[in-house]
Amino acid sequence: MSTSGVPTRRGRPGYDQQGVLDGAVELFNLHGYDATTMDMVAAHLKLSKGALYHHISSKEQLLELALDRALGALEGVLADSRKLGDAAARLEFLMNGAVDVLARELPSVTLLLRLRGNSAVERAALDRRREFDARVTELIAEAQSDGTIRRDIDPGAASRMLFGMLNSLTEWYRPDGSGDGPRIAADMLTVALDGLRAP
Amino acid sequence: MSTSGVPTRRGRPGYDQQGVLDGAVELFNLHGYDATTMDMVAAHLKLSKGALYHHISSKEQLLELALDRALGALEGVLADSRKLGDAAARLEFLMNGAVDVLARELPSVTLLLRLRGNSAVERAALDRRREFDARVTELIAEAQSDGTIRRDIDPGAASRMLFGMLNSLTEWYRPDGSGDGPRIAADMLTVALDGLRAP
DNA sequence: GTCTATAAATGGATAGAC
DNA sequence: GTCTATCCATTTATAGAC
Repeated sequence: MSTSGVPTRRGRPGYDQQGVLDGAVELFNLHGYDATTMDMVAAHLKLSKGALYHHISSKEQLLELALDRALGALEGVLADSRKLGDAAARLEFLMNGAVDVLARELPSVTLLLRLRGNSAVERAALDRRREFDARVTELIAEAQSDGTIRRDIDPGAASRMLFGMLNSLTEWYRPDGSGDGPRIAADMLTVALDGLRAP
Repeated sequence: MSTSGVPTRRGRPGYDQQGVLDGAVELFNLHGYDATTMDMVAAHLKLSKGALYHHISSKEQLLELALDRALGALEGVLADSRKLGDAAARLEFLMNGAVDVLARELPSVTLLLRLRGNSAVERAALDRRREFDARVTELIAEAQSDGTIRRDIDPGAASRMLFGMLNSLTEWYRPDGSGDGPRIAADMLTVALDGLRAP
């Protein structure tokens, strides 16, 4: 099954739902969800509005599908991190995994990070995100007990600063095929752990 | 002249423009600019829409006024930083000043950081913001030459990571009168410069 | 699976009375 | 300075033909 937006069923023209979703999310991130109209989405896909609504049931369904994708990926990394031993290893795995998800699922995560809670769908996604944040804070507190993370910063504040930096990726990182993703991920972890000051 | 939203002209009821602006920006940040209707703004101020338009000429003017306030404050800190001597001192002043502006002008800066460039007003503000970012990157490059800031990170990336962390304040810091602002500012500079790792 | 046409509701903004 | 009433463009979504 294709997730690239290019239809795969042999001989059949037109979009599948994933292709419609990818095009819509691209526009949502370009102009913001609220400022993007279904006319714009249809034009972007070179479809009429009637044809667009053949693939999806509502504008909000597009948002819901994208948010579930982003949250599923982040929660997956969190679940995988639980398999590791000490807090330091779990935190490092989580930081790496989060940057990886941000880069790989940039469109859907970008959408997630801009939510304001204007509908039931948005509020449900924000709840799931808060749950994720709470788990990260717990992990940081544990790593502080271990002596891995500095103890002079409140774990909640540390978690927000860490993900404030990581999440800013959605505002400036644009994959360009140059393969610089791993380098930027490594740089972010360096700065998050050791700071900007010259050693 | 009051900037608190509470009218000051003796005996005269009703709002001045600043009061209307403050109420509107509060709603813009709560729901997003595009998702906020002028009906909502009027209801929030306990005014009719007709009365609301007596104080301002358009929804976009409210946005423009708020963005100018945010950008003016940030550009002011940048201008003041130029009075200092070496790059290290100027960068430290700028980091402190930026956190201070973020906290003091939280509503208008929050609005600025969420822009998507959907209109001429938004694009002009984004241009001013890019100019600010370019100056920060220059300053970081200079501090790298001085040996103050680590040289193994690209100055543009370092600038984005730094302000990614600082700007995240708009997503979680809520002044509560407890006077914890200076503490949080100091913590952010500690983490930005020396990292989260236990010393 | 796509199209045109249109329904139904909402949005920004204005008119004119008080 | 505020109100009610209204205009007109836009928006989400559906109907029904091909």
